[in-house]
Amino acid sequence: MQHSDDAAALRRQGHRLTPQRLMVLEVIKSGGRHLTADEIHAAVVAQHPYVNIATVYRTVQWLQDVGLVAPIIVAGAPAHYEYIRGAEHHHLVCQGCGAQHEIDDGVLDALKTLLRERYGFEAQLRH
Amino acid sequence: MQHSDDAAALRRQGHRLTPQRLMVLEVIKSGGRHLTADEIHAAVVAQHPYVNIATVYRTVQWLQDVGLVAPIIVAGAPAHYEYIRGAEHHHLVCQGCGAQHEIDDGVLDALKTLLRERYGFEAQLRH
DNA sequence: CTTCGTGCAAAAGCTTTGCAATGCG
DNA sequence: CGCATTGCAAAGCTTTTGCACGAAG
Repeated sequence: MQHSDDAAALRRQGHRLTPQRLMVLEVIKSGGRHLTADEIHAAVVAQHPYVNIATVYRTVQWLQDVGLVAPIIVAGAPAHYEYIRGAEHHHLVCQGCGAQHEIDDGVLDALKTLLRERYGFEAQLRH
Repeated sequence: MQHSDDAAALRRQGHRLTPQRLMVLEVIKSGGRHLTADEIHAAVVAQHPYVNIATVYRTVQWLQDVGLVAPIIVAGAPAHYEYIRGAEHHHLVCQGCGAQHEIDDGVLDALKTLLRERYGFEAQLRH
């Protein structure tokens, strides 16, 4: 079970594991899509009597710091968060309906190489 | 003078040209860098006694609608706006200091082609 | 036991909106 | 003159922060 793996790894690294942290992580992992802080909050509250929205924000920040979650920033929308399953990937976002489609990162390799050679930039393409 | 060209084209298209609109456009065009709504507001106020920040927001929205200006959205920062001089282009943003570097869009052509062939998406890469 | 995380409430920051007054075409 | 645009002020929405309490290791 991947959940416990993450938890075990975090504990080994000296992080404190609270029920709130575990629930937020669980919701992001099993959400099946990218959730906003508010959606994560709603999902967690549905199971657990109360978890504060501020805690959700602090927790997703922490999850980013430990490398388990990545934020997705698009114009005109609140931040969305996604669990990083090993490989990073990017999305195509339909400007009409907002639908998203994941793409294979191999597609971007050529671009990264070109940017490195031409501009000396090591591209950190994140979305 | 490109300024009057834009103005003439807009008038021809039936848009109303107010001093506020012209000043906002002028500031964005001559800014030499990408400005936030607040910076645009400050620059306009410096010349003209008073222009409201709400008007700046409404005007940059309008400039986007008429295709003269593009917004630049990056995580953790307010929106920046830039004048579109014919060709679109993209930027490399240093994650350390925030410095930006424009790149030739030809670099992205290969990517666009690949996305179109593989996923049937017509990429609208904007930043 | 000590330190870090949480809940609560308030504030901050950016952007949008309602409404009456103004001014462009 | 008629209608779009503006100024003003207030609200909206997401996100952050201070502080005292509570829980993890």
